[in-house]
Amino acid sequence: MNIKDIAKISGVGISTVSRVLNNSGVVSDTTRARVLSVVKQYNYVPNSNARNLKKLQSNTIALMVKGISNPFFANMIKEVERQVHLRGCPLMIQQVEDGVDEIAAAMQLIKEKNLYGVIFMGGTYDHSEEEFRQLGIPFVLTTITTLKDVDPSAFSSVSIDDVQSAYKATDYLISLGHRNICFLARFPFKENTIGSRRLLGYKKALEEHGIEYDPALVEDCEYAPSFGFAAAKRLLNKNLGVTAMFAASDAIAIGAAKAVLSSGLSIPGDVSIVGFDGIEMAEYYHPSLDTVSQPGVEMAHVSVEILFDLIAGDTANRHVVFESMLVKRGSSRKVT
Amino acid sequence: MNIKDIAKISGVGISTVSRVLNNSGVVSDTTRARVLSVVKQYNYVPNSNARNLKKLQSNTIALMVKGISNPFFANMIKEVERQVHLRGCPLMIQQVEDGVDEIAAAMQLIKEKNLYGVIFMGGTYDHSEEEFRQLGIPFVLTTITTLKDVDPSAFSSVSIDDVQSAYKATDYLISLGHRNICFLARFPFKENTIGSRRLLGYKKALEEHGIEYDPALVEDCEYAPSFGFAAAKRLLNKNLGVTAMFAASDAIAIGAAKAVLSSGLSIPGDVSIVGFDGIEMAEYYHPSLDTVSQPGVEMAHVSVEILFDLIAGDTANRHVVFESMLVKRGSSRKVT
DNA sequence: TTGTACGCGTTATCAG
DNA sequence: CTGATAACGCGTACAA
Repeated sequence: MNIKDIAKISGVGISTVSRVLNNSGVVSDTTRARVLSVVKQYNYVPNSNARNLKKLQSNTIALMVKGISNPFFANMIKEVERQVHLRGCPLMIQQVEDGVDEIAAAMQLIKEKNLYGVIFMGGTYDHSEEEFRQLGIPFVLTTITTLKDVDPSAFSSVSIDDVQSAYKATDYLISLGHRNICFLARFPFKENTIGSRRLLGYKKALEEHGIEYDPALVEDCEYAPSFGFAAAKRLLNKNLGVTAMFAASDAIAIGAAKAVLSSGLSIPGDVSIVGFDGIEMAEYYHPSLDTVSQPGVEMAHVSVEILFDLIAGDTANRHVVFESMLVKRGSSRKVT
Repeated sequence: MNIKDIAKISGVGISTVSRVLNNSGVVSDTTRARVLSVVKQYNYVPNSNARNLKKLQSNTIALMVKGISNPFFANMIKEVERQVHLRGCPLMIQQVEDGVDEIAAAMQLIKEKNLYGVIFMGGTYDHSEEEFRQLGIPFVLTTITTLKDVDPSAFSSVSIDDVQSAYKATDYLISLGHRNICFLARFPFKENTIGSRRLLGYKKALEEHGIEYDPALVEDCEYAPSFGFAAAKRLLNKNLGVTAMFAASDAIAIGAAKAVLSSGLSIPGDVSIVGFDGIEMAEYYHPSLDTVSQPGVEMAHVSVEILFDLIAGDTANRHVVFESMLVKRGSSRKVT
């Protein structure tokens, strides 16, 4: 079934069918109705390959997700999809393996599919301005704040202030009297990662309160409970007198909490814990875990808005920084 | 940049470039090298729209996920992607909203993009044989066992035995002396859902042990902690003397556990809990939650295998039923 | 071994 | 208001 068949059956020309389907040009109401009924009857769907080939431009939006199993992204992905569909565009979700260059992957996809726009969710900070320029189509970075050596006018972003947010959590723990606070994150010592930016905030808080920074208190740890568990175990075994843990994700925090609890220690009695992200599972943990919560759904929503503004020809790149929120649920308490 | 440009620059004909790119036909080594170097140099990527249009068939596989935020699916999605890419095909992940007909959505996609094959992950059981036949391309149902009124030879599936698995969990709780066991699931009373199949197993176990089935012990509940929490709260407030809870997903179990613990009751002291799926978060919950674990990654792997067998012309549909495993971590204990 | 020419299903331009 | 027709970029007979 192609447009030619529909045209023949409807007794009209090909272009008329095309006009009806795309609401372009003018078609008499009777012809339109006739064509539409045939389309309905034969369940005809235009071939998007042919369409995109001709238009040299598809209306497909791609979402490049670095770590699709990250629970924090789950609701964000849903919202992106909702918003993109609301604007009548198909969405392509593309999982990007850890270690794979998301820009290169996007580049490939753009050329292959003539994409309309791209949203990057998660990922790292180390790409050159040139790489972004080569993308050649509108894009938005979600979750990423600043890029080293890249002119802010060259890209749009939606994020929270990672440094400030980590500062907030650490400062809170310090205000409760904690001194030996450990920090768990992915690649904390590697430049241009979310982990390193949060480490910056952690350090800043320590410094402001005159607490010496001790690298032994920082553990590298993937964003999953099992890794948080292992990292926290390692830390506890060092006997550094840790009384508080700050994890760069709730998933890590949950693993760390398990390590603490299964060691016979109590939360927050012996160890206070603060996570990051604000996923549901942390709230329903027992005890409920404190966290620095990011407004994920709104961030997703605004990302799509910006993307479509850019597509509509809005040349000004925008940077929206959301406020994170320290949510206290009782997994931290004053040192006695 | 198109194939013509590459041909001109390389000083060869279009078809030679095509032959090099597709490894079809025979090309002299020197010409091949020259063309490839030009391709590399200009970073040329063939336009997949034109390619698929011409071939009347793309090599794209679609994964229709019903509820992409379901944590149990996270690793499965990753594995599907890995396996599909391993076979040199691009994967399109398509989130299907709750309430949206996944077959209709797939149908649309198939016509639009000339898909190669489809994997359905999650979703319900109520589609007619005719609908499946209309898809017209190879597909595999993952997570779904049987379909009402559909000839098994009309589709392939990869799943566990939901009835048997639920039976196993309930039987375990009964063997520990529990009599008032409640059951939490999505749409337990609606036919053709996973929830209803697991309810069947639950009932079967009760019956075999001569325990009367009480509908008041069954709560409808979405697959997320917040709903599990609310459902468990409702149940506890009924004062039915519940000593054990069986949840149709770990996410529900986590919410239910929180409800129990925050009511001042203990697990497993006062209430035993068994979940379903085997997600990481349940293992790192405190206490670690017992569960009926599904081998998600293997299921994903086999799904892709079957799909490609079908694509390769293997006409026989297959049904692989994996064994679920009752994982005891200490959240259940003998009634005293 | 290589190049030429046609057609895949659409949209857009133009003449009617 | 409508219908022919020329591209879009690629794969593939078929001719050289």
